[in-house]
Amino acid sequence: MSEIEEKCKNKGVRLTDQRRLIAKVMSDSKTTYGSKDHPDVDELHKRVSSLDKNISIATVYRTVKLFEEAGIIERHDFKEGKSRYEPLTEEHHDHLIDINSGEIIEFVNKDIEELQKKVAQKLGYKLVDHKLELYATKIKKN
Amino acid sequence: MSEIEEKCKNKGVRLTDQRRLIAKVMSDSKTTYGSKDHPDVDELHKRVSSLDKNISIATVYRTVKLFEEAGIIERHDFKEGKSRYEPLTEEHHDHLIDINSGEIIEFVNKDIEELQKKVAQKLGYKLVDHKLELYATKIKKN
DNA sequence: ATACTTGCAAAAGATTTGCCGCATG
DNA sequence: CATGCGGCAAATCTTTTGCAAGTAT
Repeated sequence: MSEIEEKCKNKGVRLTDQRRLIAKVMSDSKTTYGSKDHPDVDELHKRVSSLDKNISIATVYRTVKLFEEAGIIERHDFKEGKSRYEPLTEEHHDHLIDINSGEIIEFVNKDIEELQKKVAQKLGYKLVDHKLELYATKIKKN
Repeated sequence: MSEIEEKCKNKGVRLTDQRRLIAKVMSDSKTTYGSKDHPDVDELHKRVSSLDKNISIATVYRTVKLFEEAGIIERHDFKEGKSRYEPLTEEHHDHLIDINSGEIIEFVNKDIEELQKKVAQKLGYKLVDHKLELYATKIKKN
């Protein structure tokens, strides 16, 4: 059983063949399909279709939304016009995007998190969510 | 002449009545319409229409894209499905978005900027650009 | 004059939804 | 068995574009 299917069970998310498949493909996006890519709905549909040709893209949309609302996967809106998804991890992380290769590197920085909370507070707000993306170029060594 | 119209002239961007009007409305979005809002195309079209009923929304889309590519205004893709714009300013700033009202508050925090640079460096990258958005709810005072 | 602009409506691309038969718990 | 789910196509929403006519330099 895939990691995400497990989470569905724990959270009482009803399972179907389609959802199980999407769960599997999402789970595998951590390991099987390169170093944790962040597939969009179209890509997910392609991958799922290779396992079962009868799954509608509407179902992928509905499922991905369902999983997201259940706190099982995470949506990202990078500047591409369409959303990309990744399995939700224990520890929150942000993304550094290599503007030359498009590669995405995940990182964690508690100090920044802390400062964000303080900034919001100072403005009279309670921080609910945030998005931090670093666009950068690789430093060639030597 | 509006601030943005001025910039168009300096950059050799061809001007028309429509563009002048859109330039004016964008320029005014810094002061006239509340504490610097970040209007989307629909809102811009409404404001422009109140001055000239014959301006098509397609023109607003085209103009806003033109201004952006000329480095005169800045586009933001917050989590709302549509882009919002603001005049490009000297000093970089980030945004806090009130997830209830949609209101946007700008802030500057040098410490966070500094940490971002360090994070990138540690990963072997040179920071070129970044995006930081805080999504928050107003703290009710009582 | 000539290349650029505009308005309109149609097209496009991503995502959502109504309907209805079907599967799940 | 009742409720929820999935497939399909149509609908939405934002943004883009082809075309013919008008405009800026």
